[in-house]
Amino acid sequence: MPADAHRTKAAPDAGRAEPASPLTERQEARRRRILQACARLASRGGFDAVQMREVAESSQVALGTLYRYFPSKIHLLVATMQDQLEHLHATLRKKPPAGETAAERVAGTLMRAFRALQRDPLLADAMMRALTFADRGVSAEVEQVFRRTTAIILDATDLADPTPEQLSAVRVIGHTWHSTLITWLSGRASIEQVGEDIDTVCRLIDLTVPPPGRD
Amino acid sequence: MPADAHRTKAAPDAGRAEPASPLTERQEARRRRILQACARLASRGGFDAVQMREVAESSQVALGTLYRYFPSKIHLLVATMQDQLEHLHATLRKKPPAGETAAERVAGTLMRAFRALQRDPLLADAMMRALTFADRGVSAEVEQVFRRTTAIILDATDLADPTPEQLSAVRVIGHTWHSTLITWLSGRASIEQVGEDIDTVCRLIDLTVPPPGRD
DNA sequence: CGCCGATCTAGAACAAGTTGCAGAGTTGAT
DNA sequence: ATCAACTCTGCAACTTGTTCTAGATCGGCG
Repeated sequence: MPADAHRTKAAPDAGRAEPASPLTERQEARRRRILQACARLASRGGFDAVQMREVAESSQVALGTLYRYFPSKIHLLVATMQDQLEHLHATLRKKPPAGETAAERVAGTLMRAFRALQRDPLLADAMMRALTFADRGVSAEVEQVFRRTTAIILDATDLADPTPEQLSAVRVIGHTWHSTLITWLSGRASIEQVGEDIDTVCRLIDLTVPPPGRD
Repeated sequence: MPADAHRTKAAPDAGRAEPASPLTERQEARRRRILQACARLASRGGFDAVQMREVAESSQVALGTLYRYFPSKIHLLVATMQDQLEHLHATLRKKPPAGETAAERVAGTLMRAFRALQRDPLLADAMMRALTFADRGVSAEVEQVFRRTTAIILDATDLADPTPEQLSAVRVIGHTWHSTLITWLSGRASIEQVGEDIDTVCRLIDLTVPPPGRD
């Protein structure tokens, strides 16, 4: 029932996305076509180019069906982001970043993600704008994206059992990551400044993780 | 010429707002009425309740005139934010925050601002959403808001001549401030979490400002 | 097979941001 | 006072996100 596909509400397995309700093969295919069309359109013209009628036509689905799968343009773009983030996370898991300190690894990870986004700035723009524009009605989906981001950062720290302070630091890094990215996408900050700010905020992690065996 | 009132482009005095082009008294009054109506509507129903037709009617101005003063809803809301920020900044200048370290003072300042926003969450929501949703066409205006935010934080640090690292830390604090605020406004973080993250990020400032007389 | 409920399609309809336009009002210079 | 230029008004039109409706399809079940 795609009507519920986006309501990953009471599902206890909020990490994975699929097995909430059994989509048929055709439905799964539709969903993929839609996400793909969305990404393609965003890639071209950014947020404004993702027009629901276009997405529908482009993925060979009726407008009403599109809305059944994704109840708003924001939902659609947030889902697209979730999708992309999963790819990124999988890639990063295979090649974890090197670095002595946690700060270096986190900064390295984020800079790698940043370079990936630079290759498709308009898509990045569309997704980030949707993410920050989302209101309470999209909270659940946005929350998933944030959780994924947090997980990516936490993976890079290589911490087994983070303290509350460390979690707060990770959240702050996530905030900075999103906000600085927006600033860059809006043309108000240079690539260098983004790198600088990421480095700066990543020091927070080392504040809370004094390397036990440092000379 | 209100047609240019928002193009604070080549104006070298980007700090102050008024003297870009001489508005007549009636025009100044119109502008104020519009901003006031915008704030009032936002206060009630948030972003969605700020409808351009409503704003126009409510401020006794034709729709076309509204658009002449503020070329889009986003411009209007960002200008409203600028307006509110100026008030806040003036208030803070009169009663600067106490605190031994720069981190304490900055955190105190931001928490005070946060409490002010809590009194009008829907207005805050409308302004913040506009701010992060703004695209390149609003860059100049958004930039001013960021400058003002930065200035407020810098004031709290009490630094006379900040280094580049300190500026980066201030930017990161600003990023965290905006992003955590959005997260709270969307109902995805508690008030406590906001406070915690602000405290966390403010430590960055002390990292770059080692108090000269520490034991 | 024939039926039922859910899903999908095509398309109209509605809402709000934005634009365009003709005419009335204001302003400033002569 | 008069004229020209600019501004403001009222209103209609256009765009795009969203909703609604009537009918076509599909999938499972007796």
